[in-house]
Amino acid sequence: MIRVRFAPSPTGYLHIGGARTFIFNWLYARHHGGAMILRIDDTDIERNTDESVRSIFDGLQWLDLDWDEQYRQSERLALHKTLANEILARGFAYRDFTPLDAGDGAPAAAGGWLFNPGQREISREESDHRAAIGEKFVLRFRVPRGTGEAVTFHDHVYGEQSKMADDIEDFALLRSTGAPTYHLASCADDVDLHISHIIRGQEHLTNTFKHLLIFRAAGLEPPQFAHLPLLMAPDGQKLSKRTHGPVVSITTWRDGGFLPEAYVNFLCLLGWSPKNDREKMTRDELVQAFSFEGVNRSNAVVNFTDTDSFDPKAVWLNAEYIRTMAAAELTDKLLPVVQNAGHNIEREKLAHITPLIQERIRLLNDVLTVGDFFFSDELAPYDSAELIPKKGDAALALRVLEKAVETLASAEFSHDGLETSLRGAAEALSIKAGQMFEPVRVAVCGRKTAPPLFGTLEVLGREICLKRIAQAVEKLSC
RNA sequence: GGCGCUAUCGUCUAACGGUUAGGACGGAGCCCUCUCAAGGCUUAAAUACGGGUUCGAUUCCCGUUAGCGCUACCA
Repeated sequence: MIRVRFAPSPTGYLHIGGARTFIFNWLYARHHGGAMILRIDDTDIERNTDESVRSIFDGLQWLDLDWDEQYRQSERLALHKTLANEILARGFAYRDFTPLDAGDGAPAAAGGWLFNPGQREISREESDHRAAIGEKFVLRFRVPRGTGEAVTFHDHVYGEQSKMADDIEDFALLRSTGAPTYHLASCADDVDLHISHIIRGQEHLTNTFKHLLIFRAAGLEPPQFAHLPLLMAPDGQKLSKRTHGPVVSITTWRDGGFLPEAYVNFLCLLGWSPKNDREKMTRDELVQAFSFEGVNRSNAVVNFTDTDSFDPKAVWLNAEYIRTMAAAELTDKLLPVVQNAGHNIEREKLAHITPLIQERIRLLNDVLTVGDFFFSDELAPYDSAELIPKKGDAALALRVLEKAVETLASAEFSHDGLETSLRGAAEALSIKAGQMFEPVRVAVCGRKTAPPLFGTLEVLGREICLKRIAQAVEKLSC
């Protein structure tokens, strides 16, 4: 039975890298009909926040990702303690009584700290005694030294891995507060929850050797491992909220108007490939195609800039999804965006607008800029020079608009009816159709680039069109 | 510093010893066209460097360089 888990520590918002780790675990679980487990690794009491836990749930909910079991590490402290005692009893751990602040920072700088001097040698009796009288200590793993042995494992992505035990420091298992460290808690829970495959970020690749030592000391069968390449910023640095801003938080992408399906699709393409040049894939296709074989080994960069905070490929993919989705479904997605922007609009009306903008928006939020003139009665101020068509002057613009008023007053307000009338009007004025359409478009939309004219006029309706053209005529006259 | 991992167009990636090094995004150009999109076509753009192994290296080995990760009583 395949059992995988996503184990975020709730010390910050759900970020893009975490989301991708969840997705890869989820894909693997669903592909094999296994179980997806969500475990909140909240052993760092100092830095945990409820806000962070909420953001993890919010994010996963937005992405429409589900899981089968859920745990909180802080509720499983007894289990961790038991494992620590077991390891101590077997002689694979020892108490380190070095005061917390002693030599703080110095050892690491000296070039490879492995353990605090003298602590490994304290006898069991003395150790037990000092602990019994309440002296503070940190429980450390007694890494085998001088034996020349290597710790090895097979990683499903990175292949055979090996590290000399002599290069591994005596990492902590229990803090002086008695609280378990990440390494201990994670291993204890992974075994207890029968996790079959640990799929996580590559930053844990070297930690794996420590984990293997823990499993071995406790006489436990370790899970399988698959490490994922990291997500980087365009500057080559690891993505961090501090230096790269809101892009690292997935709520930013949500609020920016991404579709969850498109976003998940995009994330899957970062560090993984189906190897057949497919890019746009449904969730089922992704589940079907996913395997460790397709996972890359080098880090992937999420390409954003100061001016453009979203990866162009993600935007393109999102546009692709928007273009191909059913208009009714898109209307449902667009409605809250428009309403939240403060526009009073009926779904019914928006449904008529959707087809006009569907292939012109890349993000849901684009509806606000692309379709603005549909939403408010008054047009945003524009330069009257915009009304003047190519190879024409103000006089021509005026003639066109006056003719348009006359034409639209009686035209049949349908796409075809409008096209016939306006083309006829152009002919009557002996001008090119484009010269006729351009002033009308600007008068009605307030700018030169807009959705197709006839459909736009039709949706706007005769009354508003005539009113706006009249206003344009007025602008030109003075 | 020590240890580990990685290295193909600007970016995401394909090519598991033999290809004119492929695709996608983005860029440029052309076509279509009522503007903008969408769509179609074309185009520029990469195997980090140096040694091996081999008839033949993007691919295997070694070194260099660079980047990333770990090196906490964070995870």
